[in-house]
Amino acid sequence: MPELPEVETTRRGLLPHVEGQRVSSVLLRRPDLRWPIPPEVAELLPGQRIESIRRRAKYLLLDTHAGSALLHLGMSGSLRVLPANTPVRTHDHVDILFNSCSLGHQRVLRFNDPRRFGCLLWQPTNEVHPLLAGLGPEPLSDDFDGDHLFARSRGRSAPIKTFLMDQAVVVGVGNIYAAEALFIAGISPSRAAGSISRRRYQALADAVKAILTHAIERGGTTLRDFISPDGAPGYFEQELLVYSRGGLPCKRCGRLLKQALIGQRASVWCAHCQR
DNA sequence: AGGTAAACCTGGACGC
DNA sequence: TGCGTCCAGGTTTACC
Repeated sequence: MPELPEVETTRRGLLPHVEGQRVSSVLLRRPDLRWPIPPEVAELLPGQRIESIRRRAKYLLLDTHAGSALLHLGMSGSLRVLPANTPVRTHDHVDILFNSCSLGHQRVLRFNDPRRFGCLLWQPTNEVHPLLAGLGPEPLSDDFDGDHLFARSRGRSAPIKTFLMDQAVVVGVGNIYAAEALFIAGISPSRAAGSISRRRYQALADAVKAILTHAIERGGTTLRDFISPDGAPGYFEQELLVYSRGGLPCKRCGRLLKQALIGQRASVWCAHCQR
């Protein structure tokens, strides 16, 4: 589910319902997701006001004066704001309940994650969690450009697609958008990262920014709604040029798209349009 | 250090 | 209908 556009779409969807709300209690239906949920989450969060919701890479941070809840959606996680009495479904692992509004309606921020590759951790005020320490620049910031990719890629023999998905190089790019950006930039995903010219990296950085920006505008590839129980799909899926289209005709030249594993991830590309 | 593969989980799609 | 197999949008960990 979640690459940067999906996480950012989640953040924006949560914003009006969560920011400024005061936490009344935290309910952990299981003690861990990918890692144990630290005691601070249940001990410090209640009573705190959510001052802001930030995104760093594919992580979300719920900021309070006591510290920040740090969430990652993993492969299958989702967050929704619901009426507090909404029946629990399978894999609803965590509830963060808010104080009732003036009309007495109580809402809950509910974390569902079937595969439990996600996490809920704690970042004390004025500290940077170790998971965030080694991350590369945000792809939509001015710190990310072709020169950055060019400099970081020198001497590296790994496939460009693997390199682009390395969160220490640039954050937020996962398997879908790596495939899409490489298609747009006309670069073969298996080419060694260190063998690509500065000029082509400039095209790639531009493609990454364009595809992520566009996907955010369209609400991500899969998710959209955070208040109603039936999560409507994002509107980007139908616009994918190569991802999940192995064997189908290239939308640019009509030749059949190739598919193979690169760095253990399914990869699709056009051997004619991408070199 | 960098590269590669295994590991963590569940559910859905597919073939028999 | 049931069962086995494979696959999935991520990231850490171990090992070479």
